Amino acid sequence: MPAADDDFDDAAAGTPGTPGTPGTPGAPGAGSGDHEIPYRFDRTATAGELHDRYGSLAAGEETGDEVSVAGRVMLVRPQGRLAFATLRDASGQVQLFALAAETRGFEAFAKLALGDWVGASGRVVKTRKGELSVKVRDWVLLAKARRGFGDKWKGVTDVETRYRQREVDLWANERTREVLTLRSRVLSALRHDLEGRGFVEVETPMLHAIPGGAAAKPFVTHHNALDTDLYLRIAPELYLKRLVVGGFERVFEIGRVFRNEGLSPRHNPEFTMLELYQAYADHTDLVPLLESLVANVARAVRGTTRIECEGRQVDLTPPWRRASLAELASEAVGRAVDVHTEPDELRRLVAEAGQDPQPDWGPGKLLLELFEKTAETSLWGPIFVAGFPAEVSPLARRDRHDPMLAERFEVIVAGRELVNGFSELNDPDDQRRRFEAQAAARAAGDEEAMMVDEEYLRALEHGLPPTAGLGIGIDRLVMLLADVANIREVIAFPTLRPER
RNA sequence: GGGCCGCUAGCUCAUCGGGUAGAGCAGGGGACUUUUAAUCCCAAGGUGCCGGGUUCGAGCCCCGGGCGGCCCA
Repeated sequence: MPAADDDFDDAAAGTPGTPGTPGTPGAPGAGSGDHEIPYRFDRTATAGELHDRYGSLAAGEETGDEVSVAGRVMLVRPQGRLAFATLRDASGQVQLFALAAETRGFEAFAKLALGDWVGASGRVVKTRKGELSVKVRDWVLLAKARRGFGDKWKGVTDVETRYRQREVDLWANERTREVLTLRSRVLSALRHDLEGRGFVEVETPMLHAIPGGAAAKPFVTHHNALDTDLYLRIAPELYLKRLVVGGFERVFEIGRVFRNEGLSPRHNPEFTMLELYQAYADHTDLVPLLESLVANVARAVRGTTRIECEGRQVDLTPPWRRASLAELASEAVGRAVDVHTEPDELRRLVAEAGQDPQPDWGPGKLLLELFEKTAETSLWGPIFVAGFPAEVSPLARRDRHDPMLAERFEVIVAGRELVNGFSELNDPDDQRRRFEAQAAARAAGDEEAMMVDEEYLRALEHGLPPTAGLGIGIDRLVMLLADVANIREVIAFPTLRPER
């Protein structure tokens, strides 16, 4: 959308056309060749409104009610001295019914092409066959479709075309619009719910001097005036906790994060995260909060907490199952293991599970790998998996009973990791040690390990109260609620290799 | 990064033991006064993803590359 003052500049320069008079020719000599296309159109009804208001008309019944509708021509059925067209707008479809004797510019109307945009006005009628229609008296072309869109019956099914030319996919496949609309409703429901709980929505930087808050490879960019490399954020976490240090007791952010990793049906390099932080709370407070948040969203967009995903039931009705990572791993390997198991033994089990254990992996990393390679793949959820090792949770507070563990959980729903939550590490000294361990791993070749963030450490030294925080993958949540298997289906313009 | 699969008209798809391609829809022209993917007639539409190779001849076989999908890492 252009800035508002650009609009005024255009108007001052003498924009042709008069608002409110469809079909008014533009100023001659403009040279644009589009002088017959009006600059605006006064619509008085949408297709959906017409069906609501006039759906009960009897076949053949004609009203005297005059309406103006606008939309895209999806089908045309010329019939000699009369013609029918199916018009689609954002609310649905309605038929246009034109007669040579009554419709101005009938010849041209009968030659409308699929995809053309038109505005039409006339009386609301129902045809003999019972189809609700606008009996067209006047109409105007609002845009010509110069490129054909897909097969009128099969639409466009080529996935590459669907993702690269989403505008084509949207008119050809109604489902695409439904999914993207559902995404909007999910975001709206989440905001509504969180605001009702006293959370304040904030925005934090996307350009980071040090990428933090997650284990991921960042995208690098460069700021010319500062002559400094900056990273697209991999998580908003550290900034959000700094806001808590500053006194925001309940904050959340919904925004894009960027991770420089491969593409898959579950990964897009840019995706949307919801992160929230609540002061004076620990990870146990997040459990009912999350259950209720997700259940409420499901009710808002699906009307129920029992949904189907990939042909299987997913019951989001709280409470959800809770289990510890160690017990799930133990169950999977058939013997008791936890972070205190002999590292050599863990190493052997990891290798047995088909993963090559690296020499610098401690017991925590080994246990996590063991879990991921054995138990995790068979979990369907929803389930809280708690008891993550502190070694692999550098921003989470240590478990109050076992310093080898962190007070952290992940939630798996429909077989996918959906949520990560924990009691926040607020001891600046411990945080520094954790950062240093990360930096060491980084130096040893782990590109996803964190860097020491002095700014963040300084913030912690100002005092972060006990705080709990969680992050929800919004794209995956939408996938769950829309029941689609590919993350690209819930992103309007997914990342693809550029055409060449 | 590896494996498998796909790429033919604007769209959806065919064709064949290697003999330079066909349909429906869309688009163009025409007929038609209540259609519902309207119907009927006519004409047009292709560097078969790109580049090499084998062959008398390649959309098809071989090699390399591109883009996409799925699986694995």
